[in-house]
Amino acid sequence: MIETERPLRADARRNRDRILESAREVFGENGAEAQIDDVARRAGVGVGTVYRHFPTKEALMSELVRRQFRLFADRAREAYEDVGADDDAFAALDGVMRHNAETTAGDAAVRYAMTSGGHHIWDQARVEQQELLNTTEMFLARARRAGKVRPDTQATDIAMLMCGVCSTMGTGRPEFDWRRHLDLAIEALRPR
Amino acid sequence: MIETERPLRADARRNRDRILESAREVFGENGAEAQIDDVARRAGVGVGTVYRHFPTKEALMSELVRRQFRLFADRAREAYEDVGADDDAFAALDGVMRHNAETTAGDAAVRYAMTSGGHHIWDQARVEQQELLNTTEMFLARARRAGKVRPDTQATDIAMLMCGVCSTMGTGRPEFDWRRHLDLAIEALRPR
DNA sequence: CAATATAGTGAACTACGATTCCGTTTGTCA
DNA sequence: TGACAAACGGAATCGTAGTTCACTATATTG
Repeated sequence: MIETERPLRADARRNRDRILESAREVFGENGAEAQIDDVARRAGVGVGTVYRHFPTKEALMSELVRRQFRLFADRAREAYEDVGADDDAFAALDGVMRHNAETTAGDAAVRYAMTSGGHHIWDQARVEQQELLNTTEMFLARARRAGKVRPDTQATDIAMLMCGVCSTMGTGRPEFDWRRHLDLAIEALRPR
Repeated sequence: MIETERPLRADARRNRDRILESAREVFGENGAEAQIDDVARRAGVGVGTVYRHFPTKEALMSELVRRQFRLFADRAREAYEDVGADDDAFAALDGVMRHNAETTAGDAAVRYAMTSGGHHIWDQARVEQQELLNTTEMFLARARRAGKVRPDTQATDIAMLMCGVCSTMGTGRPEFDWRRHLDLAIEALRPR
């Protein structure tokens, strides 16, 4: 019963990609209050074309967020598969967190979804988030076994802390250094 | 050269207070996208009256934020004055952080200023923030002396972590528990 | 190379919400 | 109590930005 979609026309596919790329840039520069018209202009496309691909502004942002979480989930899984001994699990998770934070630092659309309400946008990436949480939990299980994390650490703790770090990225206050925030957050996970 | 303002007329003072109170409620319920009309209605006052007291929506939010930080700074100073031995400084700071977080949890206007850009709003409370930072630094100095904090902890670290905790409050995601976040943040400050 | 479904365009439309403005009301003070 | 400055009210204004739509352009396919 799955409706097999016919493939997009070549120009349509090209434009869709351009729009997403431009949207990432524009939202990255101006935050969520950036305008669709700007996205269209940057993509070299009319507004109508943007709306053909994404019925609302929210849908466009959702897709950006979904892709980003797809990336996060994939990276986490790959890193997990490379973990040798339980002893290395925590260090690997640490690496994933830093890598993903670094990516998010350049992407205001995701930050917006992570920090400023935006329920709908957040929900759209449910699957990807769950996958990321699951992988995180697997990391934690192994790290716990090796005694490298506080035994009560949950995957949602990590998610929550990461959201906190992301909120620091968006403040624009130079005395707030998100890398420092991340260091402290990771420190909080270590067993006493 | 200081312009001595004549005191507000009695009804004006009353209305000003009502408006601030209503604004706190309305922003608390609907976030920053709450409307001035709602604030006016709740205060039992016309929109014009709101605008007489606060020239823009931003000015109204700024005043809410300023008052809140005034409260935070005062509380911190009082608590500081009550600290007996250096040994107790960290526990006292812990208490202040929890108390202030609890207050912020019911005040979306402040959360908005702390997490979502809003530079102007944030700047308006500069004095109060600086006072809070100074007191925090005094707490830290004593706690450091007693060996109860990581020696590299800065007052801005605390501010940044608190902003992170506040961002958790606003997500509306039930699996995110800001008290847990705060616990972890405080944990991060302890010396290894 | 038609025929045609798909896709693109951007001016115009809309909704929404901040802000203004001026006629009316009220507190204050002599 | 009368005069008047201060304050109030709320309908009307204005700007902004998301969204639509009628028309045109073009990729695909036989």
